[in-house]
Amino acid sequence: MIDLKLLQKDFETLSKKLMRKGVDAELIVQLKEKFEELKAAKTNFETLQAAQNAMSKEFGIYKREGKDISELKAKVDANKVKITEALEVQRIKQEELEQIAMAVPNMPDDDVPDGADEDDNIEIKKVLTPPTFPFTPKEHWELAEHNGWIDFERGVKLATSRFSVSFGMGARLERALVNFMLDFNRERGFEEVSVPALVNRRALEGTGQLPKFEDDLYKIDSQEMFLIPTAEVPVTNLYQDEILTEDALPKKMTAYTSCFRKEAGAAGRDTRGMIRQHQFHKVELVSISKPDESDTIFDEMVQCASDLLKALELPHRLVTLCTGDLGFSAAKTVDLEVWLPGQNTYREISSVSNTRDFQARRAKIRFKDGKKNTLVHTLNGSSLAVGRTMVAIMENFQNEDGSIDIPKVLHPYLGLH
RNA sequence: GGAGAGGUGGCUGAGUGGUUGAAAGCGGCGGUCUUGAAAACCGUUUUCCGGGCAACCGGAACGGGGGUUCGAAUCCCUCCCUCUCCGCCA
Repeated sequence: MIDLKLLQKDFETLSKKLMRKGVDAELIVQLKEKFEELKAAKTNFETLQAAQNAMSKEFGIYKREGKDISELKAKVDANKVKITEALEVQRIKQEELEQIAMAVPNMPDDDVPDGADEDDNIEIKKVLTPPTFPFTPKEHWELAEHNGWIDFERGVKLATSRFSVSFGMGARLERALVNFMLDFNRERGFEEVSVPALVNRRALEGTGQLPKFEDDLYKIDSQEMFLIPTAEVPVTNLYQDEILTEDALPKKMTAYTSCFRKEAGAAGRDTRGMIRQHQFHKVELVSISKPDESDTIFDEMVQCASDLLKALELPHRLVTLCTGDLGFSAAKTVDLEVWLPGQNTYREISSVSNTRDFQARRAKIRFKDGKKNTLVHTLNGSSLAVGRTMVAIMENFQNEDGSIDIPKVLHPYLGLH
């Protein structure tokens, strides 16, 4: 959630920043008004309540001393009617404010480029040169089926479209990748954690998926539980409602989970192959830091994901997302796009975001900053999406006969020499 | 799934419907003492919101929500969670 106090302190700056992210100017004004209405309602209620508390204390004294209480009781009763009304007004204002505030996205950092969509993203740099082939490189689904690594039809049989099954070397490579990535991240100082794949509503509100994006999530109706769309949700929320000590920061964690997405708005896009699946595996990085450290840690996380791709010998590029492509919770995002020879293009394989205190405010994650409590900064990034890494390996390491070489760093994980 | 017990501050653990935001102990922090440390002693130690430059003032919070009452940690309802026993089970 954005800092509502900024509405009063510096409305101009705040609204300018939010409008860069496409938030309606009118909505921001409305938010400010609601916030002020709530404060007024609160003051009103608290004044009445203070009077009530004072009178109640008197009441106790009267009773002890055996005085006549009928007059006092009449006063107190009258005040109580007002309190009930004031409380109701406050409750409604609170609800209205929350409804708006929880649906307002984070403010982009000042250095995030303006833009409408992914076409306006700005390339930072390319890493490794895309390979050239003396033949026309195939797309991954063809290679996957040719080698018997992935079975798309049987995935559909078991579940529905956009589910797949890995067999043999395909399945083994997947597992090898997960292990390799976790080991790699651990060596970079990220502690491995293993977390639930189902979370409650509160957790998803904390990281920003709810209330706005419920349609994108798989929900277990009987229990009000949701399948996680990314490990970012359970890992970031590990410290929900906590006040961490300063020396416990930064927390740098890595987790492997399955991720589940309805891909509600993606009909017709990437329908073939395993670029866009309802269930996919991902190794995630999550950091919780003091505000002044988050930029450094952000760079570390981007570097970690890029180095991982480099170790896998996968050509890629780093891209700064423009305001229009930035996610709901992110103040800044760098995407890593891997080269896919079959598609002759770069495709997203990792996304690293700094949400600053946006998620921390929602999830109430703070640290003891000397005497006072300060919101932490939270960051997350994929490192990497396993399915898309498989795709990249298949397409970049393919031979003319359709066979696929295995990146050297994975050999130990597969018992190859 | 069945039966029972219970949820109070960083932890352990008291709590009679009325100055109880909450005894006591532990821990933490500050101090006295000490060459230093320990021990002992003294003091201090929850969080959120609103107002104020500040000292401070007001409100809220004893698992969540609701109710009874002038007044609820304390009584009632409901939901959630934890523990013990039984059953089932990777």
